[in-house]
Amino acid sequence: MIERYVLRYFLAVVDQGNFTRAAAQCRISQPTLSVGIAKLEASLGQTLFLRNNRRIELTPSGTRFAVHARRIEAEFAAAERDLQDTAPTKLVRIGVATTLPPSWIAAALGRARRASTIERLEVVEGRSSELVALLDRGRGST
Amino acid sequence: MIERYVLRYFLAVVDQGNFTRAAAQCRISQPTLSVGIAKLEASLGQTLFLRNNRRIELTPSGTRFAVHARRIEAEFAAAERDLQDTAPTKLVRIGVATTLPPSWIAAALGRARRASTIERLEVVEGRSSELVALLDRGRGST
DNA sequence: CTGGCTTACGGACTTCGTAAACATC
DNA sequence: GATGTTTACGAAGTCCGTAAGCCAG
Repeated sequence: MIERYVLRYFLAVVDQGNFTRAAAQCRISQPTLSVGIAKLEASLGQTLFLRNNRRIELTPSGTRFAVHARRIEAEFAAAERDLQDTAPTKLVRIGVATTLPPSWIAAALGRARRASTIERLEVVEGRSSELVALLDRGRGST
Repeated sequence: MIERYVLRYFLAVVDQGNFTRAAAQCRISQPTLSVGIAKLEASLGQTLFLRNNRRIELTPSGTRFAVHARRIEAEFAAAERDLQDTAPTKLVRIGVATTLPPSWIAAALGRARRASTIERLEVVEGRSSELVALLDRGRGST
């Protein structure tokens, strides 16, 4: 199965025109990149580069594959950008003492949800001592 | 960096509606899938699923991410299909004796290239004895 | 001899599975 | 108690770098 990292190796070679500079771009050693490309070619059953000359050349298959590879990389980038734009999920875990009237809790939660940007809310019921114990065990909010 | 395999885990959960069936679809154990999703959420800084109820639900972020994920998976599939359609690369490595006139060789190669579907051709020059030695060392064509 | 790709081999990281804990119904 | 997710930890796989080999100009 083709994984994303070899795809980045492949595109680096296309961009740089040789394996050595491509490896530098990817911040890996040149032999590592070499075996990565070999893996990719093996799993596709296709030679992607002609290494005959000083300059690396794309085969016809390689040229077609490059189109897909660019689209995939672009979509990965778009996905990360898209979710980066929104603030990270705010997880709030609230301990509520069972001694409090449930109606109070419901009302307070309703107000809080409308007023803030909390996406995920967990409510833990229990007596004060139990809630403190939970916090100590690292199940508190961050 | 998000790798493809977690993306497959993610889409399996979206499709199946729970982690257990998703793991079965991916042919992995359920805990393995669980940590995979956790990794994905951590690297995105976003919660993708609401696990509150019996049924898994997508968060708003998760829904948007699913769009990208589907596109990426589709493009991977397209790439593999695209290159699968053409026959695997035929690599032919030919040993040519230096005693033959170069014009013969050029003419023969030209005819061969037009007549066949060879994509990659390597020519090795040398005397007969040297060529046999190369073949013995496993550098012959398959 | 230089520049560049490939092969060989260990080390390190991480994916994976089993087992157990935790949670909800 | 049944169903389903998370955590813990050891085993297996694989990505990676160093070193050496191979090839062309």
